[in-house]
Amino acid sequence: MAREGARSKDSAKPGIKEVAAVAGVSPTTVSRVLNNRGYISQETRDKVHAAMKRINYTPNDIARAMLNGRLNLIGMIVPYVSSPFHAQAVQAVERTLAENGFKMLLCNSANRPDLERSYIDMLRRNMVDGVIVNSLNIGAEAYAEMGLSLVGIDCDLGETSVQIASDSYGIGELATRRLIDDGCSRILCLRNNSRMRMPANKRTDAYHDVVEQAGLPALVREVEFVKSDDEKSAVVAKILDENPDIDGIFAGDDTMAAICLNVMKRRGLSAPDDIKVVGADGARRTMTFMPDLTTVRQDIDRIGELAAQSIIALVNGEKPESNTKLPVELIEGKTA
Amino acid sequence: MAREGARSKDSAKPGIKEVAAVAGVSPTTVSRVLNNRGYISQETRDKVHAAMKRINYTPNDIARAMLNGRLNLIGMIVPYVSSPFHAQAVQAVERTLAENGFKMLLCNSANRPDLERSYIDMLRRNMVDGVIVNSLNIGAEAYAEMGLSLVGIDCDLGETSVQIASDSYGIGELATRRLIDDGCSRILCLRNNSRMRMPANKRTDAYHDVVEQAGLPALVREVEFVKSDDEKSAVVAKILDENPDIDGIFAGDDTMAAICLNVMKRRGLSAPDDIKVVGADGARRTMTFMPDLTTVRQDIDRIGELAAQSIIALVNGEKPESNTKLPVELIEGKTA
DNA sequence: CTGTTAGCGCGTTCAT
DNA sequence: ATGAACGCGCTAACAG
Repeated sequence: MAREGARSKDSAKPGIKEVAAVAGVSPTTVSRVLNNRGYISQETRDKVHAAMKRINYTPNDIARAMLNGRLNLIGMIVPYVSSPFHAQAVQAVERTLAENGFKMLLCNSANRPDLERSYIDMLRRNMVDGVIVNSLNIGAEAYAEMGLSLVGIDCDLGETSVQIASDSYGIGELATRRLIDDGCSRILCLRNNSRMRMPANKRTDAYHDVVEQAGLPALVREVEFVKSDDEKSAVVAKILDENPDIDGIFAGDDTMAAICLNVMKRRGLSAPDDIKVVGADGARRTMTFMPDLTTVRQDIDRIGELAAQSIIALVNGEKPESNTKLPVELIEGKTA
Repeated sequence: MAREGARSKDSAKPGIKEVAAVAGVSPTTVSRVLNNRGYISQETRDKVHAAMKRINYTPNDIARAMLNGRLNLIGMIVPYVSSPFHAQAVQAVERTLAENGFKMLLCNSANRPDLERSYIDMLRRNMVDGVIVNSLNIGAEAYAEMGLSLVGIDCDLGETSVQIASDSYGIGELATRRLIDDGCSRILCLRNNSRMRMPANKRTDAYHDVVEQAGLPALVREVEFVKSDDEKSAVVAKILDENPDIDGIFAGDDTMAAICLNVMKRRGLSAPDDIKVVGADGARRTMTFMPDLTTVRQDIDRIGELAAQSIIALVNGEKPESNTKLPVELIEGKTA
């Protein structure tokens, strides 16, 4: 279709063949030098290395992958990298992958099932060796069918996959208890609207259990993760209007906590005096911007690191721990 | 080396060949159906499509790339995706690339020259068609030598590359003027320690010009971008100790602004009463967490979108605008 | 120690 | 309208 696909004359990237020609040996010998396979005389080795430098040769991982079926490439699917949790997780994953000679294809699904499906297709076409999923808006079977190594961060991708997550129940438990200990009697729990079986949903389960044990009424509302800040604010404002007796909020995550605090401020309400607010996640950047936020922190770096190590192990045919739950920690701020 | 590289028996991913066998045609015909090339009878076309579905065939972009020399893959290098500016930029780039059938290989350089070099090597080996650079810690020649399409976000990568940036001088100008208009007479300017020729340095140039025009003394200090929040805080604390007369701070970016505000609060100083603070960047998440921050906003989404469009144009042999400067906007908050 | 042959999955001639 | 042969860059067999 496009004419420019063809490499111009001799400006094409040199290959093993050109190196061989310059060095006066066969392509196979060059390959051997490249991979340190078999016996090669030091003399030949030097000639080849010199030739590679002379013509500025770079090996082609793509061609290699066609032979051995492995590209050392991992796909990672998140809803939005710009969300603090995902940004930090992606960074940790990429760093760990790179340290082990792997590369990352990044996908922002925007929590849209259609995009997620097309990303799955894209990843298959590009021979990724495994996928790390942090955004599940379709059936897990869609991933299982890929026949690839799978790691879910806060997602259950099925029997053969590895799952990495924080102690989600603990998050909801710590946050809710903190509010109750603080004297709250009408606690709002905000959760996103995912219908998928994600461990994160346990935050809400814990909330239910804890308020029930305390003999308090449950008040759970959903906020769509995909909406804009303004839309989320409107939802929160409406909830506060309809429930003027709310004196505590478990916001579900720190971004929602910030939005709640913003809505409150606009109506002259402050935390912790009028309403106490507890978030969740505690990403590094979030804490820089909101050092006073009371929240439950996840070890996001560790999550990313483990996810990367797990996918590498799976790709290598090893059997990593299949269901890791990381401890969480209540961070005392000034909003509760 | 590894035995598991070999595909097991027939569980291997089906290729064009298997499809051909099932459909009872030649591989060439399957290829034609796949690419809508030449004339094919509707009957054959249907048979092929049926066969593809039957054996769950997925085309191999990698093999294709070896033929036409194009993988539609773009590398993107940032210091840290977890930084708000970069997170938002990466997200915008990826979204735009995906909409045009391109994929992104993400690289976190941590501003380390050695990592940046190894990423360059990695990208070459993986046949990327172009690179978007948002982290320049080595000579631009290292990129030019790749012989690939290049787009620099706030980086000058040389003659043949495209450069996308905000009006950096305008950022420094708006911020500094805002502080002077507010009555500040001893304004601190924080900048990162990059020695590279980045447009972002013009923020400091503008600061110099504006304070000079106002007959005020200049006070510029460097803070290493790679340091931890605690280390940055210590640096800021030291600067404040040594210059107790500071009444205004142009923080360079919003993260530094947040750190300054945190240090101030710890010493009982508040903005804008004691010291006025103006940041820069105005990433979406930052504004959610710090809605009261006075800052100069860049259109980060637009930057990412333009960067993606430009690299695609370059890869396609077109000539996009080579040096785009995007307007910036002062956001009135309550810290100045 | 080194070269030759074959082929990974695919698209593109050139025939038929 | 369809098929056979060749090659992309590289490596695993199998000679020598």
